[in-house]
Amino acid sequence: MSPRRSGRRPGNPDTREVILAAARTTFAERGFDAASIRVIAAAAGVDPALVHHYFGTKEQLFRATIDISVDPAELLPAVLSGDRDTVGERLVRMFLTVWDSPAGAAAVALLRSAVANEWTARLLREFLVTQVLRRVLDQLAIDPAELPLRGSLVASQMIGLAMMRYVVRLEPVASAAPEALVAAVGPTVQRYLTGELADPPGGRRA
Amino acid sequence: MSPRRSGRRPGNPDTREVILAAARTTFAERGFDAASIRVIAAAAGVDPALVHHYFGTKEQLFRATIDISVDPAELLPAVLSGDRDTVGERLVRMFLTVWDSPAGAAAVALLRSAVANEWTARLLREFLVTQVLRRVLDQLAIDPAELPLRGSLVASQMIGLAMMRYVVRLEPVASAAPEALVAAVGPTVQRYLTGELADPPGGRRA
DNA sequence: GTCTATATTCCGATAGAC
DNA sequence: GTCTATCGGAATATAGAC
Repeated sequence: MSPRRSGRRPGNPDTREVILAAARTTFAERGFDAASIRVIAAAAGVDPALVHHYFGTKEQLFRATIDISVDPAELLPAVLSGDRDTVGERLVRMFLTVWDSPAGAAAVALLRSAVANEWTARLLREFLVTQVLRRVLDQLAIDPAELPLRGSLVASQMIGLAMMRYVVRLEPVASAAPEALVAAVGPTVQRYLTGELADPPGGRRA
Repeated sequence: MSPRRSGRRPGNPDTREVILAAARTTFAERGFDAASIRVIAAAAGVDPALVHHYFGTKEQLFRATIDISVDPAELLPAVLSGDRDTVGERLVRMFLTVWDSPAGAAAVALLRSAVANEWTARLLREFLVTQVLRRVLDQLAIDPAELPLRGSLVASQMIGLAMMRYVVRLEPVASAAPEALVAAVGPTVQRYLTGELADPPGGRRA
């Protein structure tokens, strides 16, 4: 008669999803500080108190928002298995695929927030280091002494690309076809990962 | 900008300078939104009302803060005159010199603010396009059709470097010696400016 | 020139009615 | 489950006393 789930979760799942979606887009557009519970509630068409009812504090709501984020452990193996000389292109391609997808809104939210907010910056730093860079570099048999530098160089190009495409929206990078960016930026990442750091791969000075 | 005006400027120039310096560091540390007039006033050791007295609204104070920023028209000729094959390294070197200097605080303030704030993002966009990228590319005789893409690719790497070094503070880029970054990132910028965008300069595929 | 006092607005969060 | 009402605080900005 009443096909209830065991241990029913609080609240109407529909409303909860609506709030979460509104939070995701609002955080992505304005960052953690500028996005207010009230605006999120208005975007979801519910009362601000209801947001607290479902998610607790604003910080808890933010963590729930970025939690759906993609798991690098799932995606990276496909990037790392394959020709070592084109891993840069595959990494950029995966990066753009994720960020251009709906799930990318969570990443944009995190990036936007990391700038004005120390604890979100730490979140981003730890995500980059422990979830992405370490996995990538471990698989590529890099000289351990060079590993941190190579990792943060890759991060600088990737985050810069994300900044231009999703935050500052500088054209034509903001609207370029993913493959055009893969072709342009892939070799850069490739050099940061496996190339000579002091000289260009062509051996211009040699 | 123009220190000479016809009428006497209002206020004690000393106090004005102190407020401006406090505003610069506070904006650089926290971005436009998170930096409050009150903490700026506290850092300067004056009353919040005095800040308004000298600079008007918070937005006007911010503009005054970043106005002392370096003039690219002065610095870029030295970068552009010289061996065309090493202009990337010289550009990165100048970039780091400026951002590492006290004047760089204004740039950090603008970058931090551009993320959570639409009108500061426009400020940054316009500065990049009209003051830096256009000048650089005009001097290098680039195919006009490729100019916007090359420009925004350079911007993506530079802004990404600035994000890692000054905002997110990811090591070792955050503390690396400038010349190490010049050697590592210079070739990237060089390729974005004058190289083949689809293939690495070594002609890996050719 | 400098500061006190305050008007106004918005924030996150909670208590409790329905 | 949802919303009304509200508390306590911090923000920008202004008016005006000294």
